[in-house]
Amino acid sequence: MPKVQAAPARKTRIQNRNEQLILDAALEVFSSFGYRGTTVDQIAARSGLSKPNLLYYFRRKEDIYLAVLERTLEAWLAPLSALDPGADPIAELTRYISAKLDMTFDRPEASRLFANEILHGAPHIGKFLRGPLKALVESKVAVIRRWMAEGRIAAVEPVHLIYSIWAVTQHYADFGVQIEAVSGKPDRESTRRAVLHILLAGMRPVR
Amino acid sequence: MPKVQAAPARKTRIQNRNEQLILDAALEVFSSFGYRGTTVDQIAARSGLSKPNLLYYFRRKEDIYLAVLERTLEAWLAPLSALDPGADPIAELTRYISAKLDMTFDRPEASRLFANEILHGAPHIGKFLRGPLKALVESKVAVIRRWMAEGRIAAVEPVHLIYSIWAVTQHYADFGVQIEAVSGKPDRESTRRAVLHILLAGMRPVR
DNA sequence: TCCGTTCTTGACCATCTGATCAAGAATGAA
DNA sequence: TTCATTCTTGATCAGATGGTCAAGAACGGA
Repeated sequence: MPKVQAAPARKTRIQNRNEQLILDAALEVFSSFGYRGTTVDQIAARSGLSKPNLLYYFRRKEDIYLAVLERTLEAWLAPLSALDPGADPIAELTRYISAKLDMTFDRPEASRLFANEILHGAPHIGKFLRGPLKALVESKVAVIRRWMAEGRIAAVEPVHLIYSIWAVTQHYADFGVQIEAVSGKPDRESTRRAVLHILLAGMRPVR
Repeated sequence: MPKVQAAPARKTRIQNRNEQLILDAALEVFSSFGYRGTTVDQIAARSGLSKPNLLYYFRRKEDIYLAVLERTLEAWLAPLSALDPGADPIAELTRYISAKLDMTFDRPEASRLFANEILHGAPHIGKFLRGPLKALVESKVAVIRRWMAEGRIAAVEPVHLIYSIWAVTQHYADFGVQIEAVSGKPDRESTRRAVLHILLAGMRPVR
């Protein structure tokens, strides 16, 4: 006899635990090998579940991928959302760059996951880029432009400033293998000092 | 009856033409889909050859990939090799950044090919990174350090300056899809102006 | 304890993909 | 023209991989 109530959608303890396991494993594997380079078996092995069991929770490989992307997106954008128009521009940019760099050092897999997705044409998050991300960037561009108009920081096309910040900070995760090969594992604080100087020294207002 | 002379290794006209076709097609496809995401059929179709014919020239998929990587490496490093210790530091860095940016705009596929390779752990060029690239960077770091010691540019850890330049310039190719989605196709000269300002304004010597 | 629901798995399947091979076609030096 | 070498291809294969299924095990509210 069918239930009268609609599908409860409440999640079992087991469900929660296993979905966690799967998504954690999936982030690890997808960020290392990319979407095509990752096999469902790999994710299953890493998560400790059997393949059919894994596919009981996520019916298709693509569903796992999308879930991982979505779960990571929010955290990834948080620092930019937090840019405060009221605060001191240089201090605020310093805070933003610093937070982004910490993110890179603490969650390099997340960075690589996005890098790979975008590198291959953003087939799964194109809509997100043209929608929410574009809107967020535009609002922050307006903030920066106002700072510039008030003469509080040097005048540069704001989008390029944002792209440069993204580029430099994420580089330490995305190209980490290269960096390690060339100059060894970078020290976080030395990196922070150098990156902040390079990106911001030119932003101080010209008196 | 076997030839007395050793394998001549001289290349036929047809050989040259077809290897060109294959490598051009392969760069296109590999840079779009990555190593694992690319199928031999795709390369064959794009180059206009049949799959068995393609495999007559390169016996394994990996051989094609390696050939493309190798062919692209040299051009990719040329600008850095050209850093002239004798010239004016700021002018020289300007020239380098500008050349790197042109490379990014003119050959984005090359940039994406490397980005993908490194993102996935540089399984094919690890030796190159730890050898020739490391050596080249170290020699240029020495040049920049001298400039700093002479007070001709601001003092920042030179490797980080180099990484920042790589990051920002290559970003316009590797993350091109994202940039286009957020702020439209970037104009080369506006980009050049902004990037040069952001990266170099802080490098001017403090009087 | 009972029993419907949720969870787990071994076996299996269809498709994709890298690679091979034998046989025929084109090429070009003598 | 001759013929050894180079080039081309249809047919085919083996292994990898995403996904299914039926049947049994574990769970948990009543």
